[in-house]
Amino acid sequence: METKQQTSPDIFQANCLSRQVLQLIADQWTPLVIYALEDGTMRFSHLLKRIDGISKKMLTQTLRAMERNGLVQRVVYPVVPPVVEYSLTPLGQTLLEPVKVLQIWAYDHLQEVAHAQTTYDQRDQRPLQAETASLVQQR
Amino acid sequence: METKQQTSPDIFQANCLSRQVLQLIADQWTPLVIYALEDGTMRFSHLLKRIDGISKKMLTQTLRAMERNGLVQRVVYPVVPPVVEYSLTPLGQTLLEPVKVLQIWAYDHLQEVAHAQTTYDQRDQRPLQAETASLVQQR
DNA sequence: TGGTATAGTTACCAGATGGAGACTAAGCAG
DNA sequence: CTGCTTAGTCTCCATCTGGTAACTATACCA
Repeated sequence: METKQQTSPDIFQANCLSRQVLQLIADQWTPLVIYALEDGTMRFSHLLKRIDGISKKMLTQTLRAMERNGLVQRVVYPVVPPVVEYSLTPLGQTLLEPVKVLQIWAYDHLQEVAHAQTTYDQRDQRPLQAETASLVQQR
Repeated sequence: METKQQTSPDIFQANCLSRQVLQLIADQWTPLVIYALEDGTMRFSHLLKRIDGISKKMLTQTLRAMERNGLVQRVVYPVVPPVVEYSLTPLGQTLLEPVKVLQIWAYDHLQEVAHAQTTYDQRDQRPLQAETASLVQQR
């Protein structure tokens, strides 16, 4: 992989690495997995039970991606039936705080979001136009 | 944000509201739109140009969802051709910091992630098993 | 007469996503 | 001999996603 050093990392550019890295963690399950691994190692089946609603397939997929990105460590014990333990790498642990900030935000603003949604849904089609229609034709 | 009360709302439950709120902002474009609106209002076309790679359809969709969730305000000026201005609501502005934290993380750990990826891809199929195979049959 | 501008909406369609369920290994309990 | 265990993988298939292109309104400009 050509490590092109981006002196000015413009996150608004599609090919910007920092944007690509951001997308790695901005998905459905990754934040939850990080949070679940906060307290140490966990086996696959434990994660599956802990994270309600995730399927076996998605958990595997998410963990593989996180492992590839250096966020989690995967340790396989060659026994039968298999034992596999997952834990956050030091890099993954640095994500713990940012993810927690997001979760705390979500919790703190539950009602505001819910209220905004019902308001929006009731308003439905009402225009809400600006009274300052002083703006005219462009150019 | 020293008050972390993750006790009552269990984010690991699928029906938990805080989880649903979290999913609202954990998508491809929402963080970028928030960041783009940091400095004030922006017109639709300006956002479209600023956020490289987003399509008209996705931008509309993202903005509508954000408006419904109370994150952005949409002001329509009834002129022809249309003028529509978007800006962050006070609620949306409280998301600015969490989103920035994520972006800074992404920038700060670019190389580590990239390095982890190449290492993983080269290792490919090598097992990397635990030497402590002392674990035996369960139950 | 026709082209241009903005902020969408709609229809169409290929490709991605993701769930369900079957299948596997190796050893042990019954 | 059967069934149970775990951590997946694999196939099948329905749904979702998202891009592209065409279309709209109204006023202005050449």
